[in-house]
Amino acid sequence: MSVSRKISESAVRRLSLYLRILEDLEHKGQNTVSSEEMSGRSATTAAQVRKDLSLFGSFGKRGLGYAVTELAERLKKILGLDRRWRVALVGAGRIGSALVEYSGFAERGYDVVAIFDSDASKVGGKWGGLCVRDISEFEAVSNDESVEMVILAIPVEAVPSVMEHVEKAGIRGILNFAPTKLKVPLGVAVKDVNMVMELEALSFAFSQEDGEG
Amino acid sequence: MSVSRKISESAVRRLSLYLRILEDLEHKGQNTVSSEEMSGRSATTAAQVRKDLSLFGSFGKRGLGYAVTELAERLKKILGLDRRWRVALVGAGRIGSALVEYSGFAERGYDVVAIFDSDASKVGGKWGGLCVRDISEFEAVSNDESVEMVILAIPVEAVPSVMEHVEKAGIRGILNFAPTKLKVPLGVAVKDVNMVMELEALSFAFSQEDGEG
DNA sequence: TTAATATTGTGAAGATTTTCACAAACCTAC
DNA sequence: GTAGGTTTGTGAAAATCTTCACAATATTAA
Repeated sequence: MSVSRKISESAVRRLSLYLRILEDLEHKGQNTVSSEEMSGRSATTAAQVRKDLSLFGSFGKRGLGYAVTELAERLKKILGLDRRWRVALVGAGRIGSALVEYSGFAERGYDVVAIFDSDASKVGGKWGGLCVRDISEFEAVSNDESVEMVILAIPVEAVPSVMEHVEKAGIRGILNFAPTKLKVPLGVAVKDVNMVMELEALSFAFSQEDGEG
Repeated sequence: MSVSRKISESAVRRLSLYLRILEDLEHKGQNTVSSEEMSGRSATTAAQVRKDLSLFGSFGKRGLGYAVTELAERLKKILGLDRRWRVALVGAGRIGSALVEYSGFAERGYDVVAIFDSDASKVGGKWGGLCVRDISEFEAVSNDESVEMVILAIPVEAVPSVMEHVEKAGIRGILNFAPTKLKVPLGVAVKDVNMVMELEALSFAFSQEDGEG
């Protein structure tokens, strides 16, 4: 069942989406679903859905479709959601605030177990039951708390010094909200979230339309 | 100078990144830059940088590289950042709060000119100098204010009713934070921002590593 | 049992994106 | 002005991703 092929980023993205769709169907009490129906609810084709799933095995029944609950379980396992993850938030600012209060993370198995900041006025404060720690304590605390991933919600200037701590602690996954490309050692996965970039893609789309005949 | 070819999403993403790099270089007083240096600061190759730029014209000088300021200007124009955009925020919750206070949008030319919510307890409140309006006023207000894009920071349940207003108002660009695929008429551009999905990509990466030899 | 219908899984074809590699163009030094 | 060193711009090749199309398999009906 181990996968040797490299799975593309867009395929993983679609798997996440399929899981969301399946959970919705499950909620509505639907037992089976076809690739056709799944494609209707995502923005893909039925063939794409089948191809994506077939990368990991053969989960459906010909003539019938996929068992909703079973496929959801499989996808959860594939996406590493059959367990909980221990996450640290670095940066107790506005974005951090929104994130730590957001129930979606916990629902999906991501538990924020520590919060860090370098601003002395924030350190010591309580946030959602957690005490904001000074970033200098990162290695010690993240070790104690078995932190596996980090959410980086800090300004660009703070990135180098924070990343030193993160590297030293051996963190291997980073969700980066700072609008800069992180330099990380091999084996560390980074996902960038950049809302300005998304807006730029929108205005690009507009500008193209307007510019053309 | 008009572009007839379709530009891929990843190419647009990279253009945004190049612009950020160029502005950083400009800030540091650097006058020219090679595709080699640009690739070092992004996560691409020099050939990719040149290819991306060549989609829109020929901006460099052989043997020398690109003029930092000039290329930045060109990219701004390509990305539709040579003007300001009028944006409405729908959903005065936590994410909306973080966004409306975030200076990055205004810096890039995106002005939040109206805020909407359906929660009566929020309507009438002041947010960053703007009065939170009831969503039922969307069409009227967004028309008055010449709103061009919408940031959707609302729960999934609220999507259908809100989208009715957005469609009727003729909005053609949506930055969607709701974890669901929007159904929009042809010609409306949507960008999804889904932080849970990004985390899932991280845990997927981990699980793959662990699962393999 | 057989026929009719539905839907998967997947090679092969097609499309798109990325990388390669090199001629063309530019700069500097002498 | 010519030689030597850089770096772009871009066809062509390679790699990757998506769509097509259909055999294989399952269900239902009679």
